[in-house]
Amino acid sequence: MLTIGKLGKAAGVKVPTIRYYEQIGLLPEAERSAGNQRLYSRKALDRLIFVRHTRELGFTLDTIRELLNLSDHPDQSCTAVDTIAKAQLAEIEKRLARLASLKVELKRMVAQCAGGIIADCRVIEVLGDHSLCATDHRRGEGQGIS
Amino acid sequence: MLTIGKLGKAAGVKVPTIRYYEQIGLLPEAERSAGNQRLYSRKALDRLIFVRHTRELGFTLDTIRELLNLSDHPDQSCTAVDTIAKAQLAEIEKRLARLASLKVELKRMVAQCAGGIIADCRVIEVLGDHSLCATDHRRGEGQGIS
DNA sequence: TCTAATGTCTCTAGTCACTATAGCTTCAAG
DNA sequence: CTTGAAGCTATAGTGACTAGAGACATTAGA
Repeated sequence: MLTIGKLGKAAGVKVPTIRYYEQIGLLPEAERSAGNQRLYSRKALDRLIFVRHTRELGFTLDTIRELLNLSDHPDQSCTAVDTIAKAQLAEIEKRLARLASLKVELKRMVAQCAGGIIADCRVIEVLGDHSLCATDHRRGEGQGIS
Repeated sequence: MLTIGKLGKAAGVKVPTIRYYEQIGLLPEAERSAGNQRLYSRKALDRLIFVRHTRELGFTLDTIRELLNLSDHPDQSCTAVDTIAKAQLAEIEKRLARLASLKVELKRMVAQCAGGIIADCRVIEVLGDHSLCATDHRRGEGQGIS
C-alpha cells in the first residue's frame, strides 16, 4: 500500500492531480488509513501510469475514461469496444503520420545545421500538408482544434 | 485576402481562437479593412494550419511559438535551432513509440473482437511499460504530466 | 435602395485539466 | 515527545480555449 506521495512519485503525477482525478471520478475513491490518509495498491499505480501516458499522448480525460472502462469490463459487448477502439485507432493513425513528418523535418534541420547556419525551415509547409486530414477542415463544418 | 471566418474555415480553427492567438501574440496583428475587420493572407493561413496541427499533436503554444520562430528566422544561429529542434525530436520519438504501442493493442482488441467478445484488455499494461520513459519518473523528481 | 440576415467587432465570463496557496491534521525520525 | 515533512480540505489561479452579449459591417434578395 502506497501513500499518495509515493504513488505520485512512482507514476510521475503530482499529488494534487491525483486528488483531482479522484474528485472527478477518473480514479476510484482511495482507501483510507486510520488517520484518513489515502492508500493505494499496485493496481492503482498501473492505472495512474496509464492515465499519465495517455494524457501525454493528448487524449482527453473523457477518452481515457472510456479506455479505462474497456479495461475494467473486457467482457462487455464487442460493439462498444469496437466503436471506441476504432475511433481511437483512426485518431492515432493521424497523429502518427503528422508526428512522423514533423520528425523528418526537424531531423533535416538538425542535419543541415551541422554545416553552419540553416538556409530555410519548412516546418510550416510540412504540417500544412492536407493529405493527412482529408476528413477534417478541407470540407465540411470545420470543428476546430477541439 | 480572407476574412476571419473564411480563414477559420480553411484552417479548421474557430474564429474566437484566431482572435485569441492574435491577442497572446502567437499570430501577428492582422491587417484591417476599412470597416475594421481583420484580413488575412495565404501566408497567414499556412501559419494557422501549422498551429492547428501542432496543437493537435499536443505541443504547447509556447513550443509552437518557438517553432514559428525557427521558421521566421531560419538564418539565426544554429545553436538555437539545434537545441530546440533536438528537444522536440526527443519528445516526438517518445510519443511515436507510445502511440505505436497503443495502436498495436487497440488493433489486437479489434481483431479479437471479431470472434465474439473480448476476453481481456491490456491497454493499461501496454502503456504501463516504462522502457519508453527511462529519463522520466522512473528516477528523479517526478515532474508530473506538465 | 432598403432591409434582413449573416458576419465581425470588443469584452466578459465559463470550461477543462490541472496547479498553487492557506490553514489545518497526521505521521515518522530523532 | 517534539518537530518537520507529508497529508487533508477548500478555494483560487493558469493555459488554452469557448460561449454569450450587445454593437457595427457586409452581402444577398425584394
